[in-house]
Amino acid sequence: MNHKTLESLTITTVSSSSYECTITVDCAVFGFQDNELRLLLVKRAIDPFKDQWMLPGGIMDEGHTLEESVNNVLFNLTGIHDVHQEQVKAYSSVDRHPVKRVLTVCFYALIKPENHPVIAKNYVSDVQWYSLSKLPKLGFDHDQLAVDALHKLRGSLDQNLIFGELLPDKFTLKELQDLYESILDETLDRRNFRKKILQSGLVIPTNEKKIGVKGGPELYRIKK
Amino acid sequence: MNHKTLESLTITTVSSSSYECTITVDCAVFGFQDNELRLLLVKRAIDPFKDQWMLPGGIMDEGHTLEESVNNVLFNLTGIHDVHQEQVKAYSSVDRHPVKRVLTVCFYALIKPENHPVIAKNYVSDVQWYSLSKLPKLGFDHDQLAVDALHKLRGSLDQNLIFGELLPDKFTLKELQDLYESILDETLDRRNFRKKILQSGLVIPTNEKKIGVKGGPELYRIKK
DNA sequence: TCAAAAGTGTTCGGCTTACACCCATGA
DNA sequence: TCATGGGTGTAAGCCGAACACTTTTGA
Repeated sequence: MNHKTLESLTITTVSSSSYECTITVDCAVFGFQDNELRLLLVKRAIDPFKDQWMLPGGIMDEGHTLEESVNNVLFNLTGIHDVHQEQVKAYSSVDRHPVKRVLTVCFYALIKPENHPVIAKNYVSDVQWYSLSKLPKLGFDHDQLAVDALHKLRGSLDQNLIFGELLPDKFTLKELQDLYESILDETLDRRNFRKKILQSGLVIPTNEKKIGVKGGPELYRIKK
Repeated sequence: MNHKTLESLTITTVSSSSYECTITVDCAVFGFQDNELRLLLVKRAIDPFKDQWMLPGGIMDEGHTLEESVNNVLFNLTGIHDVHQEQVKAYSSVDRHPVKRVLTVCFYALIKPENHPVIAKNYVSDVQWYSLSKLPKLGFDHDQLAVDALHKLRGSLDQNLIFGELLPDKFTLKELQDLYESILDETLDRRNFRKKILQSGLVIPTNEKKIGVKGGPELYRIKK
Protein backbone atom coordinates (compact mmCIF):
# COMPACT_ATOMS: atom_id res chain seq x y z
CA MET A 1 0.00 0.00 0.00
CA ASN A 2 1.10 3.49 -0.73
CA HIS A 3 0.85 6.01 2.08
CA LYS A 4 2.75 8.75 0.38
CA THR A 5 -0.39 10.77 -0.07
CA LEU A 6 -1.49 10.61 3.53
CA GLU A 7 -1.32 14.35 3.94
CA SER A 8 -3.30 15.09 0.85
CA LEU A 9 -6.13 13.08 2.25
CA THR A 10 -6.41 14.58 5.68
CA ILE A 11 -8.75 17.06 4.07
CA THR A 12 -11.32 14.53 3.11
CA THR A 13 -14.42 16.59 2.73
CA VAL A 14 -15.22 17.95 -0.66
CA SER A 15 -14.06 21.49 -1.13
CA SER A 16 -13.10 23.72 -3.99
CA SER A 17 -9.48 22.68 -3.50
CA SER A 18 -10.27 19.03 -4.22
CA TYR A 19 -8.42 17.36 -7.00
CA GLU A 20 -10.58 17.25 -10.09
CA CYS A 21 -10.31 15.01 -13.07
CA THR A 22 -11.94 14.71 -16.45
CA ILE A 23 -14.60 12.02 -16.60
CA THR A 24 -15.51 10.23 -19.78
CA VAL A 25 -17.93 7.51 -20.73
CA ASP A 26 -17.28 4.77 -23.25
CA CYS A 27 -19.89 2.36 -24.50
CA ALA A 28 -19.66 -1.09 -26.02
CA VAL A 29 -22.72 -1.20 -28.28
CA PHE A 30 -23.69 -4.73 -29.23
CA GLY A 31 -25.98 -5.61 -32.12
CA PHE A 32 -27.09 -8.86 -33.70
CA GLN A 33 -26.63 -8.87 -37.46
CA ASP A 34 -26.26 -11.65 -40.03
CA ASN A 35 -26.85 -14.13 -37.25
CA GLU A 36 -23.89 -13.08 -35.19
CA LEU A 37 -23.12 -10.70 -32.41
CA ARG A 38 -21.35 -7.52 -33.49
CA LEU A 39 -19.70 -4.60 -31.78
CA LEU A 40 -20.04 -1.02 -32.97
CA LEU A 41 -16.70 0.72 -33.42
CA VAL A 42 -15.81 4.25 -34.44
CA LYS A 43 -12.67 5.40 -36.23
CA ARG A 44 -11.16 8.41 -34.53
CA ALA A 45 -10.31 11.34 -36.77
CA ILE A 46 -8.09 13.26 -34.38
CA ASP A 47 -5.02 12.74 -32.26
CA PRO A 48 -4.24 10.96 -30.07
CA PHE A 49 -4.96 7.59 -31.66
CA LYS A 50 -5.94 9.23 -34.93
CA ASP A 51 -7.37 6.72 -37.46
CA GLN A 52 -7.65 3.96 -34.90
CA TRP A 53 -10.81 2.06 -34.13
CA MET A 54 -12.29 2.26 -30.66
CA LEU A 55 -15.47 2.20 -28.63
CA PRO A 56 -17.53 5.36 -28.96
CA GLY A 57 -16.85 7.60 -26.00
CA GLY A 58 -16.67 11.17 -24.81
CA ILE A 59 -16.79 13.44 -21.83
CA MET A 60 -19.48 13.41 -19.20
CA ASP A 61 -21.13 16.76 -19.48
CA GLU A 62 -22.03 19.20 -16.79
CA GLY A 63 -25.42 18.70 -15.25
CA HIS A 64 -25.92 15.22 -16.65
CA THR A 65 -25.47 11.76 -15.25
CA LEU A 66 -23.17 9.18 -16.72
CA GLU A 67 -26.13 7.39 -18.26
CA GLU A 68 -27.43 10.55 -19.92
CA SER A 69 -23.95 11.30 -21.17
CA VAL A 70 -23.69 7.89 -22.79
CA ASN A 71 -26.81 8.63 -24.77
CA ASN A 72 -25.51 12.03 -25.76
CA VAL A 73 -22.14 10.66 -26.78
CA LEU A 74 -23.62 7.88 -28.85
CA PHE A 75 -25.91 10.31 -30.63
CA ASN A 76 -23.14 12.77 -31.31
CA LEU A 77 -20.72 10.22 -32.71
CA THR A 78 -22.93 7.68 -34.43
CA GLY A 79 -26.49 9.00 -34.60
CA ILE A 80 -27.78 6.26 -32.32
CA HIS A 81 -30.26 7.51 -29.77
CA ASP A 82 -32.30 6.35 -26.83
CA VAL A 83 -30.54 3.16 -25.91
CA HIS A 84 -30.72 1.42 -22.61
CA GLN A 85 -27.32 0.73 -21.17
CA GLU A 86 -25.72 -1.13 -18.27
CA GLN A 87 -22.69 -0.01 -16.35
CA VAL A 88 -19.67 -2.24 -16.63
CA LYS A 89 -16.82 -0.68 -14.67
CA ALA A 90 -14.78 2.44 -13.96
CA TYR A 91 -11.17 2.64 -15.15
CA SER A 92 -8.72 4.88 -13.38
CA SER A 93 -5.14 4.07 -14.33
CA VAL A 94 -3.27 7.34 -14.29
CA ASP A 95 -1.72 6.81 -17.71
CA ARG A 96 -4.64 5.50 -19.72
CA HIS A 97 -4.92 8.73 -21.66
CA PRO A 98 -1.65 10.09 -23.06
CA VAL A 99 -2.55 13.76 -22.73
CA LYS A 100 -4.09 14.15 -19.31
CA ARG A 101 -5.61 12.13 -16.58
CA VAL A 102 -9.03 10.75 -17.43
CA LEU A 103 -11.37 8.57 -15.46
CA THR A 104 -13.67 6.51 -17.66
CA VAL A 105 -16.83 4.66 -16.83
CA CYS A 106 -17.63 1.99 -19.37
CA PHE A 107 -21.12 0.79 -20.31
CA TYR A 108 -22.60 -1.70 -22.67
CA ALA A 109 -25.75 -1.21 -24.71
CA LEU A 110 -27.86 -3.57 -26.81
CA ILE A 111 -29.61 -2.43 -29.96
CA LYS A 112 -31.23 -3.73 -33.11
CA PRO A 113 -28.96 -2.51 -35.92
CA GLU A 114 -31.85 -2.42 -38.39
CA ASN A 115 -33.59 0.20 -36.23
CA HIS A 116 -30.49 2.30 -35.72
CA PRO A 117 -28.71 3.38 -38.87
CA VAL A 118 -25.30 4.74 -37.98
CA ILE A 119 -23.41 7.71 -39.41
CA ALA A 120 -19.99 9.07 -38.52
CA LYS A 121 -20.28 12.48 -36.88
CA ASN A 122 -17.99 15.03 -35.27
CA TYR A 123 -14.50 13.70 -34.60
CA VAL A 124 -15.35 10.28 -36.00
CA SER A 125 -14.45 9.44 -39.59
CA ASP A 126 -16.11 6.02 -39.83
CA VAL A 127 -18.52 3.77 -37.96
CA GLN A 128 -18.73 0.01 -38.49
CA TRP A 129 -20.28 -3.08 -36.99
CA TYR A 130 -17.46 -5.55 -36.35
CA SER A 131 -17.86 -9.24 -35.84
CA LEU A 132 -16.43 -10.17 -32.47
CA SER A 133 -14.10 -12.65 -34.11
CA LYS A 134 -12.62 -9.97 -36.37
CA LEU A 135 -12.07 -7.03 -34.05
CA PRO A 136 -9.14 -4.81 -34.91
CA LYS A 137 -6.70 -3.59 -32.29
CA LEU A 138 -8.44 -0.75 -30.48
CA GLY A 139 -7.08 2.59 -29.30
CA PHE A 140 -6.53 3.59 -25.67
CA ASP A 141 -7.22 0.61 -23.40
CA HIS A 142 -10.40 -0.23 -25.25
CA ASP A 143 -9.37 -3.82 -25.93
CA GLN A 144 -9.71 -4.36 -22.23
CA LEU A 145 -12.98 -2.45 -21.97
CA ALA A 146 -14.46 -4.53 -24.80
CA VAL A 147 -13.47 -7.78 -23.13
CA ASP A 148 -14.88 -6.69 -19.79
CA ALA A 149 -18.13 -5.54 -21.41
CA LEU A 150 -18.58 -8.88 -23.16
CA HIS A 151 -17.98 -10.75 -19.92
CA LYS A 152 -20.57 -8.62 -18.19
CA LEU A 153 -23.04 -9.24 -20.99
CA ARG A 154 -22.44 -12.96 -20.77
CA GLY A 155 -23.00 -12.93 -17.04
CA SER A 156 -26.37 -11.28 -17.44
CA LEU A 157 -27.66 -13.72 -20.04
CA ASP A 158 -29.56 -15.87 -17.58
CA GLN A 159 -31.25 -13.13 -15.59
CA ASN A 160 -32.48 -10.70 -18.19
CA LEU A 161 -34.50 -10.85 -21.32
CA ILE A 162 -31.69 -9.18 -23.11
CA PHE A 163 -32.63 -10.79 -26.38
CA GLY A 164 -35.59 -8.46 -26.55
CA GLU A 165 -33.21 -5.57 -27.09
CA LEU A 166 -31.25 -7.35 -29.78
CA LEU A 167 -33.81 -9.19 -31.87
CA PRO A 168 -36.66 -7.94 -34.06
CA ASP A 169 -40.16 -8.14 -32.60
CA LYS A 170 -40.77 -11.46 -34.32
CA PHE A 171 -37.96 -13.95 -34.55
CA THR A 172 -37.35 -17.65 -34.97
CA LEU A 173 -35.93 -19.84 -32.26
CA LYS A 174 -32.98 -20.48 -34.52
CA GLU A 175 -32.19 -16.77 -34.53
CA LEU A 176 -32.51 -16.65 -30.76
CA GLN A 177 -30.21 -19.64 -30.45
CA ASP A 178 -27.67 -18.06 -32.77
CA LEU A 179 -27.74 -14.99 -30.55
CA TYR A 180 -27.12 -17.03 -27.43
CA GLU A 181 -24.33 -18.92 -29.12
CA SER A 182 -22.71 -15.67 -30.27
CA ILE A 183 -22.77 -14.21 -26.80
CA LEU A 184 -21.60 -17.35 -25.04
CA ASP A 185 -19.20 -18.34 -27.81
CA GLU A 186 -20.26 -21.96 -27.60
CA THR A 187 -22.69 -24.23 -29.41
CA LEU A 188 -25.93 -25.32 -27.79
CA ASP A 189 -28.10 -28.38 -28.32
CA ARG A 190 -31.11 -27.36 -30.38
CA ARG A 191 -33.69 -29.50 -28.61
CA ASN A 192 -32.49 -28.62 -25.13
CA PHE A 193 -32.38 -24.96 -26.03
CA ARG A 194 -35.94 -24.95 -27.40
CA LYS A 195 -37.17 -26.83 -24.37
CA LYS A 196 -35.57 -24.41 -21.95
CA ILE A 197 -36.77 -21.29 -23.75
CA LEU A 198 -40.32 -22.50 -24.28
CA GLN A 199 -40.63 -23.81 -20.73
CA SER A 200 -39.57 -20.42 -19.41
CA GLY A 201 -42.75 -19.02 -20.86
CA LEU A 202 -41.00 -15.76 -21.77
CA VAL A 203 -41.31 -16.43 -25.48
CA ILE A 204 -44.55 -17.34 -27.23
CA PRO A 205 -45.44 -18.41 -30.78
CA THR A 206 -47.21 -15.98 -33.11
CA ASN A 207 -48.71 -18.64 -35.44
CA GLU A 208 -46.86 -17.00 -38.29
CA LYS A 209 -44.11 -18.57 -40.30
CA LYS A 210 -40.99 -16.88 -41.55
CA ILE A 211 -40.95 -16.98 -45.33
CA GLY A 212 -37.91 -17.25 -47.53
CA VAL A 213 -36.30 -19.76 -45.19
CA LYS A 214 -36.18 -23.49 -45.75
CA GLY A 215 -38.14 -25.48 -43.22
CA GLY A 216 -40.69 -22.72 -42.70
CA PRO A 217 -39.81 -21.86 -39.11
CA GLU A 218 -42.36 -20.50 -36.66
CA LEU A 219 -42.02 -16.88 -35.59
CA TYR A 220 -42.01 -16.12 -31.89
CA ARG A 221 -42.18 -12.96 -29.83
CA ILE A 222 -41.32 -11.88 -26.29
CA LYS A 223 -44.25 -12.34 -23.92
CA LYS A 224 -46.07 -9.11 -23.00
CA MET B 1 -33.57 11.54 -24.06
CA ASN B 2 -32.16 14.96 -23.49
CA HIS B 3 -30.37 16.65 -26.35
CA LYS B 4 -30.07 20.06 -24.77
CA THR B 5 -26.36 19.59 -24.39
CA LEU B 6 -25.68 18.61 -27.94
CA GLU B 7 -23.46 21.58 -28.54
CA SER B 8 -21.39 21.02 -25.44
CA LEU B 9 -20.52 17.58 -26.73
CA THR B 10 -19.45 18.40 -30.23
CA ILE B 11 -16.03 18.91 -28.73
CA THR B 12 -15.60 15.39 -27.57
CA THR B 13 -11.88 15.01 -27.26
CA VAL B 14 -10.33 15.71 -23.93
CA SER B 15 -9.00 19.20 -23.66
CA SER B 16 -8.25 21.67 -20.94
CA SER B 17 -11.73 23.10 -21.39
CA SER B 18 -13.39 19.79 -20.48
CA TYR B 19 -15.83 19.79 -17.64
CA GLU B 20 -14.19 18.46 -14.54
CA CYS B 21 -15.76 16.97 -11.48
CA THR B 22 -14.64 15.85 -8.09
CA ILE B 23 -14.28 12.09 -7.80
CA THR B 24 -14.65 10.24 -4.55
CA VAL B 25 -14.50 6.64 -3.47
CA ASP B 26 -16.72 5.01 -0.85
CA CYS B 27 -16.21 1.55 0.50
CA ALA B 28 -18.56 -0.92 2.14
CA VAL B 29 -16.24 -2.86 4.45
CA PHE B 30 -17.73 -6.17 5.53
CA GLY B 31 -16.49 -8.19 8.48
CA PHE B 32 -17.67 -11.35 10.21
CA GLN B 33 -17.99 -10.89 13.95
CA ASP B 34 -20.03 -12.69 16.63
CA ASN B 35 -21.17 -15.09 13.95
CA GLU B 36 -22.83 -12.48 11.80
CA LEU B 37 -21.93 -10.27 8.91
CA ARG B 38 -21.26 -6.66 9.86
CA LEU B 39 -20.69 -3.44 8.02
CA LEU B 40 -18.14 -0.85 9.08
CA LEU B 41 -19.62 2.64 9.43
CA VAL B 42 -18.05 5.97 10.31
CA LYS B 43 -19.71 8.91 12.00
CA ARG B 44 -19.00 12.12 10.17
CA ALA B 45 -17.78 15.01 12.31
CA ILE B 46 -18.30 17.82 9.81
CA ASP B 47 -21.03 19.30 7.68
CA PRO B 48 -22.77 18.32 5.56
CA PHE B 49 -24.34 15.31 7.26
CA LYS B 50 -22.52 16.07 10.51
CA ASP B 51 -22.96 13.32 13.13
CA GLN B 52 -24.53 10.93 10.68
CA TRP B 53 -23.30 7.43 10.01
CA MET B 54 -22.07 6.53 6.55
CA LEU B 55 -19.68 4.39 4.58
CA PRO B 56 -16.07 5.52 4.82
CA GLY B 57 -15.23 7.58 1.77
CA GLY B 58 -13.12 10.38 0.46
CA ILE B 59 -11.64 11.97 -2.60
CA MET B 60 -9.61 10.14 -5.20
CA ASP B 61 -6.20 11.70 -5.01
CA GLU B 62 -4.00 12.93 -7.79
CA GLY B 63 -1.69 10.34 -9.25
CA HIS B 64 -3.50 7.39 -7.73
CA THR B 65 -6.05 4.94 -9.01
CA LEU B 66 -9.46 4.45 -7.47
CA GLU B 67 -8.27 1.25 -5.83
CA GLU B 68 -5.26 2.93 -4.26
CA SER B 69 -7.46 5.75 -3.09
CA VAL B 70 -9.80 3.34 -1.35
CA ASN B 71 -6.89 2.01 0.64
CA ASN B 72 -5.75 5.51 1.48
CA VAL B 73 -9.20 6.62 2.51
CA LEU B 74 -9.79 3.59 4.70
CA PHE B 75 -6.45 4.09 6.41
CA ASN B 76 -7.04 7.77 6.96
CA LEU B 77 -10.50 7.38 8.42
CA THR B 78 -10.38 4.08 10.27
CA GLY B 79 -6.78 2.84 10.46
CA ILE B 80 -7.56 -0.17 8.28
CA HIS B 81 -4.88 -0.86 5.71
CA ASP B 82 -4.06 -3.16 2.84
CA VAL B 83 -7.46 -4.56 2.02
CA HIS B 84 -8.46 -6.12 -1.22
CA GLN B 85 -11.55 -4.55 -2.68
CA GLU B 86 -13.99 -5.09 -5.53
CA GLN B 87 -15.64 -2.37 -7.52
CA VAL B 88 -19.40 -2.15 -7.20
CA LYS B 89 -20.63 0.79 -9.25
CA ALA B 90 -20.24 4.47 -10.09
CA TYR B 91 -22.89 6.96 -8.96
CA SER B 92 -23.38 10.16 -10.86
CA SER B 93 -26.65 11.85 -9.91
CA VAL B 94 -26.03 15.55 -10.11
CA ASP B 95 -27.52 16.25 -6.67
CA ARG B 96 -26.07 13.46 -4.60
CA HIS B 97 -23.79 15.87 -2.76
CA PRO B 98 -25.44 19.03 -1.45
CA VAL B 99 -22.42 21.29 -1.90
CA LYS B 100 -21.04 20.50 -5.29
CA ARG B 101 -21.17 17.86 -7.93
CA VAL B 102 -19.38 14.66 -6.99
CA LEU B 103 -18.99 11.42 -8.86
CA THR B 104 -18.47 8.45 -6.55
CA VAL B 105 -17.21 4.99 -7.28
CA CYS B 106 -18.25 2.50 -4.64
CA PHE B 107 -16.30 -0.59 -3.61
CA TYR B 108 -16.71 -3.37 -1.15
CA ALA B 109 -13.95 -4.93 0.91
CA LEU B 110 -13.80 -8.02 3.12
CA ILE B 111 -11.68 -8.13 6.26
CA LYS B 112 -11.21 -10.04 9.46
CA PRO B 113 -12.15 -7.56 12.19
CA GLU B 114 -9.82 -9.21 14.70
CA ASN B 115 -6.86 -8.39 12.46
CA HIS B 116 -7.92 -4.81 11.84
CA PRO B 117 -8.56 -2.74 14.94
CA VAL B 118 -10.35 0.45 13.95
CA ILE B 119 -9.90 3.99 15.24
CA ALA B 120 -11.70 7.18 14.28
CA LYS B 121 -9.34 9.57 12.50
CA ASN B 122 -9.53 12.92 10.76
CA TYR B 123 -13.07 14.08 10.11
CA VAL B 124 -14.55 10.96 11.64
CA SER B 125 -15.74 11.01 15.25
CA ASP B 126 -16.62 7.34 15.64
CA VAL B 127 -16.21 4.01 13.89
CA GLN B 128 -18.42 0.99 14.54
CA TRP B 129 -19.21 -2.44 13.17
CA TYR B 130 -22.96 -2.57 12.58
CA SER B 131 -25.02 -5.70 12.21
CA LEU B 132 -26.76 -5.63 8.87
CA SER B 133 -30.11 -5.99 10.57
CA LYS B 134 -29.51 -2.91 12.69
CA LEU B 135 -28.11 -0.39 10.26
CA PRO B 136 -28.95 3.22 11.01
CA LYS B 137 -30.08 5.60 8.30
CA LEU B 138 -26.96 6.63 6.43
CA GLY B 139 -25.91 10.03 5.11
CA PHE B 140 -25.75 11.02 1.45
CA ASP B 141 -27.13 8.18 -0.72
CA HIS B 142 -25.18 5.60 1.22
CA ASP B 143 -28.24 3.50 2.01
CA GLN B 144 -28.38 2.73 -1.68
CA LEU B 145 -24.64 2.11 -1.94
CA ALA B 146 -24.77 -0.32 0.97
CA VAL B 147 -27.63 -2.28 -0.60
CA ASP B 148 -25.87 -2.45 -3.94
CA ALA B 149 -22.62 -3.56 -2.32
CA LEU B 150 -24.37 -6.35 -0.44
CA HIS B 151 -26.06 -7.54 -3.63
CA LYS B 152 -22.73 -7.62 -5.39
CA LEU B 153 -21.18 -9.54 -2.53
CA ARG B 154 -24.02 -12.05 -2.63
CA GLY B 155 -23.60 -12.53 -6.33
CA SER B 156 -19.95 -13.40 -5.93
CA LEU B 157 -20.49 -15.99 -3.21
CA ASP B 158 -20.40 -18.97 -5.54
CA GLN B 159 -17.40 -18.01 -7.62
CA ASN B 160 -14.86 -16.79 -5.13
CA LEU B 161 -13.33 -18.07 -1.96
CA ILE B 162 -14.47 -14.93 -0.29
CA PHE B 163 -14.71 -16.64 3.06
CA GLY B 164 -10.94 -16.70 3.21
CA GLU B 165 -10.96 -12.94 3.57
CA LEU B 166 -13.59 -12.94 6.28
CA LEU B 167 -12.78 -15.91 8.50
CA PRO B 168 -9.77 -16.65 10.69
CA ASP B 169 -7.19 -19.09 9.35
CA LYS B 170 -8.82 -21.94 11.24
CA PHE B 171 -12.58 -22.07 11.51
CA THR B 172 -15.40 -24.51 12.09
CA LEU B 173 -17.92 -25.45 9.45
CA LYS B 174 -20.58 -23.93 11.67
CA GLU B 175 -18.83 -20.57 11.47
CA LEU B 176 -18.57 -20.89 7.71
CA GLN B 177 -22.22 -21.74 7.48
CA ASP B 178 -23.15 -18.78 9.68
CA LEU B 179 -21.17 -16.59 7.32
CA TYR B 180 -22.99 -17.91 4.27
CA GLU B 181 -26.33 -17.50 5.99
CA SER B 182 -25.47 -13.93 6.96
CA ILE B 183 -24.54 -13.01 3.44
CA LEU B 184 -27.46 -14.76 1.78
CA ASP B 185 -29.92 -13.86 4.53
CA GLU B 186 -31.42 -17.34 4.50
CA THR B 187 -30.98 -20.53 6.46
CA LEU B 188 -29.19 -23.54 4.99
CA ASP B 189 -29.45 -27.23 5.74
CA ARG B 190 -26.47 -28.26 7.83
CA ARG B 191 -25.82 -31.65 6.26
CA ASN B 192 -26.24 -30.42 2.71
CA PHE B 193 -24.00 -27.46 3.40
CA ARG B 194 -21.23 -29.63 4.85
CA LYS B 195 -21.50 -32.04 1.95
CA LYS B 196 -21.21 -29.30 -0.62
CA ILE B 197 -18.31 -27.54 1.04
CA LEU B 198 -16.32 -30.71 1.73
CA GLN B 199 -16.96 -32.09 -1.75
CA SER B 200 -15.65 -28.87 -3.25
CA GLY B 201 -12.25 -29.71 -1.80
CA LEU B 202 -11.54 -26.06 -1.08
CA VAL B 203 -11.69 -26.58 2.66
CA ILE B 204 -9.73 -29.23 4.54
CA PRO B 205 -9.68 -30.44 8.14
CA THR B 206 -6.75 -29.57 10.40
CA ASN B 207 -7.26 -32.44 12.88
CA GLU B 208 -7.60 -29.85 15.62
CA LYS B 209 -10.71 -29.20 17.64
CA LYS B 210 -12.02 -25.86 18.72
CA ILE B 211 -12.08 -25.69 22.50
CA GLY B 212 -14.57 -23.82 24.64
CA VAL B 213 -17.43 -24.89 22.40
CA LYS B 214 -19.86 -27.69 23.18
CA GLY B 215 -19.63 -30.59 20.80
CA GLY B 216 -15.91 -30.09 20.19
CA PRO B 217 -16.11 -29.09 16.53
CA GLU B 218 -13.32 -29.79 14.08
CA LEU B 219 -11.31 -26.85 12.82
CA TYR B 220 -10.86 -26.46 9.06
CA ARG B 221 -8.75 -24.23 6.85
CA ILE B 222 -8.77 -23.05 3.24
CA LYS B 223 -6.80 -25.38 0.97
CA LYS B 224 -3.34 -24.11 -0.08
C1' DT C 1 -36.66 -34.25 -56.29
C1' DC C 2 -33.35 -32.99 -53.46
C1' DA C 3 -30.86 -30.41 -50.08
C1' DA C 4 -31.29 -27.76 -46.01
C1' DA C 5 -33.26 -26.43 -42.01
C1' DA C 6 -37.21 -26.99 -38.54
C1' DG C 7 -39.39 -29.58 -35.31
C1' DT C 8 -39.90 -33.16 -31.78
C1' DG C 9 -39.04 -37.02 -26.77
C1' DT C 10 -36.63 -39.98 -23.99
C1' DT C 11 -32.99 -41.61 -21.18
C1' DC C 12 -29.23 -41.06 -17.94
C1' DG C 13 -26.50 -39.11 -14.40
C1' DG C 14 -25.53 -35.62 -11.20
C1' DC C 15 -27.06 -32.27 -8.14
C1' DT C 16 -30.07 -30.40 -4.86
C1' DT C 17 -33.47 -31.07 -1.22
C1' DA C 18 -35.60 -32.96 2.66
C1' DC C 19 -35.18 -35.26 6.77
C1' DA C 20 -33.70 -37.80 12.21
C1' DC C 21 -30.64 -39.79 15.24
C1' DC C 22 -26.32 -40.42 17.96
C1' DC C 23 -22.04 -38.41 19.94
C1' DA C 24 -18.95 -35.08 22.24
C1' DT C 25 -18.42 -31.46 25.27
C1' DG C 26 -19.04 -27.61 28.65
C1' DA C 27 -21.82 -26.12 32.19
C1' DT D 1 -26.37 -35.32 34.21
C1' DC D 2 -28.07 -32.71 31.05
C1' DA D 3 -28.45 -29.32 27.64
C1' DT D 4 -26.32 -27.70 23.63
C1' DG D 5 -24.33 -28.08 19.50
C1' DG D 6 -21.49 -31.29 16.21
C1' DG D 7 -21.47 -34.83 13.20
C1' DT D 8 -23.37 -38.22 9.84
C1' DG D 9 -26.43 -40.92 5.28
C1' DT D 10 -30.15 -41.96 2.27
C1' DA D 11 -34.02 -41.48 -0.73
C1' DA D 12 -36.78 -38.54 -4.05
C1' DG D 13 -37.29 -35.04 -7.24
C1' DC D 14 -35.41 -31.86 -10.52
C1' DC D 15 -32.46 -30.26 -14.07
C1' DG D 16 -29.15 -30.40 -17.60
C1' DA D 17 -26.84 -33.27 -21.23
C1' DA D 18 -26.79 -36.43 -24.82
C1' DC D 19 -28.77 -38.17 -28.80
C1' DA D 20 -31.72 -39.42 -34.32
C1' DC D 21 -35.44 -39.26 -37.14
C1' DT D 22 -39.38 -37.05 -39.62
C1' DT D 23 -41.45 -32.92 -41.76
C1' DT D 24 -41.40 -28.69 -44.26
C1' DT D 25 -39.83 -25.71 -47.58
C1' DG D 26 -36.92 -23.27 -51.12
C1' DA D 27 -34.05 -24.12 -54.84
